[in-house]
Amino acid sequence: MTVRKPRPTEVLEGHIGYLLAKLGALSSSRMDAELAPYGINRMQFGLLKILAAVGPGSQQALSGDLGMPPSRMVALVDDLEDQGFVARERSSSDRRVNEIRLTREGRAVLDRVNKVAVRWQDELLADLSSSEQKQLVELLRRVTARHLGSGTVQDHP
Amino acid sequence: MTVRKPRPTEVLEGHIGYLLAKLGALSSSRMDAELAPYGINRMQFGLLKILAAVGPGSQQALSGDLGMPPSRMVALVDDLEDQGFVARERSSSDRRVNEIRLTREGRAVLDRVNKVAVRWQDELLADLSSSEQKQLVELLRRVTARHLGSGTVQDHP
DNA sequence: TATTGTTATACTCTATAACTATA
DNA sequence: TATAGTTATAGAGTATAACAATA
Repeated sequence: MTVRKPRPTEVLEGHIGYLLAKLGALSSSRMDAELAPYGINRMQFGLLKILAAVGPGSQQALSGDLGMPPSRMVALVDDLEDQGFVARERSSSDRRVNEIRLTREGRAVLDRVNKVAVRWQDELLADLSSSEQKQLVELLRRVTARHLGSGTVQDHP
Repeated sequence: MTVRKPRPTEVLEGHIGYLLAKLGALSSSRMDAELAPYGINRMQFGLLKILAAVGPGSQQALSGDLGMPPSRMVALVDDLEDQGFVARERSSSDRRVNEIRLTREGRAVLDRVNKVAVRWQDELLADLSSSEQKQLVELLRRVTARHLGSGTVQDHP
């Protein structure tokens, strides 16, 4: 039998929390790097996706959805607006609220970055067979459903 | 057929990166909360585990293993030393290096927090059968091996 | 001159809490 | 008085780079 010198971190990989944190951090930084050329980060990507899926909404509603304080939304939306990806419109029924809606440019960039996200996901899971990929997503979904399903949505790094 | 109003974040859950980041962040903050009563955080937990697995080492070596700059190790080890979990000893062969070794107290606390970690992992995966849990760990390990196996180990949040 | 550990500095990110304008 | 959005402030966490001791 051969004896090999284990990497010291190998002892940590028995903890699924360690694996999740590592892979989550890797995926997050990689996504940000992939999205940067399009002018957005992953939080803004999520914002655009939600707008596309459920239609226009107030900043309050969006900040609730994304689990971030309203104050943090300001710069996020400012930046998207500057690039023409979303439009702020004062609601006519209640002029305190800003209705945020996706613009045509926003939808176009979303189409493009969706492809980028899928490509990165494919690369991340490249060593798994198609059915294994489905298994993994399904298992993660079930774990997520239990722990994040109905509770508060906290920030994801 | 019934129509239901989806949670807005549901549209994000198709991205495995989103799931990994969410679960990673959840697990990290939970681990920190569980470890706090024992006086350590998850990075120090990892440090103790490595020391227990591969024996004493210099701060340089440990900082390399954990993927953090040497400057960050100082406070981490200071705190562990203050609590008596590790001991710093100037190496006799090269007096620049600090040999860090686990103390008896350190080993005792490690035994205790290892149980805490296992308990939290069990809770995290409570909705999966035993074989599904094994599957999930195995799949995550394979993904990790490809992307973190030989490259630089970056900080995990 | 190069390396280990340490300290100092500066920067990024974030939540919290005022503040304004509308209601 | 209460709420949506905004701005200001302060705190945590971090990397980077300067520094001292030793090789």
